[in-house]
Amino acid sequence: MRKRTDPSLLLDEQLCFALYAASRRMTAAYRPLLDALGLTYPQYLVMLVLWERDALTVRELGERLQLDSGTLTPLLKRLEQAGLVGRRRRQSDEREVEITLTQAGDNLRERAAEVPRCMADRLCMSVDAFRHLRDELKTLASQLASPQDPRE
Amino acid sequence: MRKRTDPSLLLDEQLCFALYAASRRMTAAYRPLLDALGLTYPQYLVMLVLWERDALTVRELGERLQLDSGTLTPLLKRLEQAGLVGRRRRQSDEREVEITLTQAGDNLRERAAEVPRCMADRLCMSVDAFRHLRDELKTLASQLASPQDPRE
DNA sequence: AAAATTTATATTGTGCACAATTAAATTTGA
DNA sequence: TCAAATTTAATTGTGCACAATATAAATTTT
Repeated sequence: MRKRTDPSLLLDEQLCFALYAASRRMTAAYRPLLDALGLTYPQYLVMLVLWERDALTVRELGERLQLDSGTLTPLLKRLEQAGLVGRRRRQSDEREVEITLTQAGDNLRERAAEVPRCMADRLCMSVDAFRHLRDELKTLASQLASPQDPRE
Repeated sequence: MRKRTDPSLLLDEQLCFALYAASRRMTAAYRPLLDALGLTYPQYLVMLVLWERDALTVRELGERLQLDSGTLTPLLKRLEQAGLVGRRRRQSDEREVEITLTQAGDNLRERAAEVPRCMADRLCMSVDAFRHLRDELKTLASQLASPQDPRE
């Protein structure tokens, strides 16, 4: 029984730690770029979704980003305070809160356009390698969706 | 100027989001397994490091996991409360706090041995695919280390 | 050796994540 | 039709992450 050398519990062998460490480094790499826009990384993701399609509900944003209202509600209130989005109940269904870009929120897209360019420079990856890794991660994420969870 | 269809700002094109989403799903997949051990995911990582090599300082744990004292100090206090580790200043250098496994912390390793097995079943990946993705993520993380940062 | 600097940890404050609960609006179905 | 079930957000509470600062111990400089 050589417990100490059981490789399955070694940190450097873990896929989960490589993923966790890479994800935090990625967020850290975005930080200076997003600071310049006055956004945090999760706020940037919300803005990406809204730039793609405006006037989504909290639920729709949550489905897209896989985040619940416990995370989104305070985040969206901060974006509202920053003047980037508006929040109002839909008259068609008062349970739903519709999030819309303000003019400032819409304008920010142009300044944000440089963010992916800066990151591409930073990564020094071929377009193929980039896509391949991204798609491997998407596959991994769907593999990890809990069976009884209808998220996908 | 077709702003709306600029692909560089589409959420589904982003490597960063694929990474962020996969990392959160991975943590979520560990949660039920770690709940059974009374650990959170970051606490599990700390235990992995200590099972590999006991009696590390907070700084050494932080270097291994890339976490600072603001994260580790309260986490380690919770592990201490749970009876899994001890914390004491080193007599050789009173600035350093040495973290050691208690008997309970050491014993937990045997129960933790099933965690990687369960996750391997869940992932349904070949050993080669697993290693390849893990090593790609390690390469990505080093690529993202800030130039002036001596972390690697 | 005293002063300045460096190092190690802790503390404070902000912002996620996520589980659990609550409250209100809507839908369903007996 | 109206009570029960469902849906949508918000709230509460815990535990990370991480920046900034504080504090104390050790080391280096003068």
